[in-house]
Amino acid sequence: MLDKGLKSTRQREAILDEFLRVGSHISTEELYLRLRRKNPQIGYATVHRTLKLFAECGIAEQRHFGDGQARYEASDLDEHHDHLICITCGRIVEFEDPRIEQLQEEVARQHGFSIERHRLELYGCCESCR
Amino acid sequence: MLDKGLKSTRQREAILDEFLRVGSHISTEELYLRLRRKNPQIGYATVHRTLKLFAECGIAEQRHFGDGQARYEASDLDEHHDHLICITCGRIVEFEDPRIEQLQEEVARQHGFSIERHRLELYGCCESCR
DNA sequence: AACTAAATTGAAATCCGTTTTCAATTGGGT
DNA sequence: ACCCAATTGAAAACGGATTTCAATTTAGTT
Repeated sequence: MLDKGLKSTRQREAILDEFLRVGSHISTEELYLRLRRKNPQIGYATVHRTLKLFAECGIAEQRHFGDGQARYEASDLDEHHDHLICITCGRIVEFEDPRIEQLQEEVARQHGFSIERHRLELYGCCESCR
Repeated sequence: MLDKGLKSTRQREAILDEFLRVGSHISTEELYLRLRRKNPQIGYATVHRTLKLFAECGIAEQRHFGDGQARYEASDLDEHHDHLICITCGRIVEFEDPRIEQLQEEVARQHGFSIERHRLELYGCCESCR
């Protein structure tokens, strides 16, 4: 079992394995299709539930980039990052800028908010698409 | 007609009217229910289509705050703004910070991106919820 | 005012990703 | 080997967004 009351199953091994191999920003559908190649017996519901499970365990994080489907990425325990998304080819680049983070804190404080989490996404055109 | 080939109808008048009255961050469902009180004949599909139309015309902007449904706000032609969202009471506060915007440009440039638009949302707890 | 073509409407159907149901299977402690 | 709770997967349900299509309405024309 992974941690608490969770059983280790063939499916979970395979899903974790493939998820870590692919890396990031994968949708449930995509991961499901990939897994199917080698594990034709695996069900969509299981992939879906397992990804949610990963998110709850802190192994993965769920994201939404506006195309209507959830995407998951391996969570980078200490590092936080934001995203640059190319609206032409769909490429997703991660970045991190402490100066922006600090300004966010400042703005929140000014409005009496304490920040729990945030989302910053820059949509535009990448170099090779211009 | 509003602009280009668009006809002026009772429904559109009513929808625009109520939309502007409410102001911001309203979902299709909410607007539909409000409209129904005075205009029982109006259909959900029409509200949906009209809001999309407004978004295309630049009258409104569509947003997603992670609760699964689209929200619309009157677009503030010259001003851009971001959002602070209270995860406890759902209150939404708008803000704008040119320093953050500028840093975003800088980050994008470093990665060879040109920014088309962006999304910045700070999720946390507002003053009265603490 | 009547006529017409094209746009619009609304009820219902459909779409599509997500989530749940439930009977069958499986993991792992005894 | 046994048992019970967790897990699986096919199929159904769900929920918001979107489309369909016949009926209605708008706006330009006579």
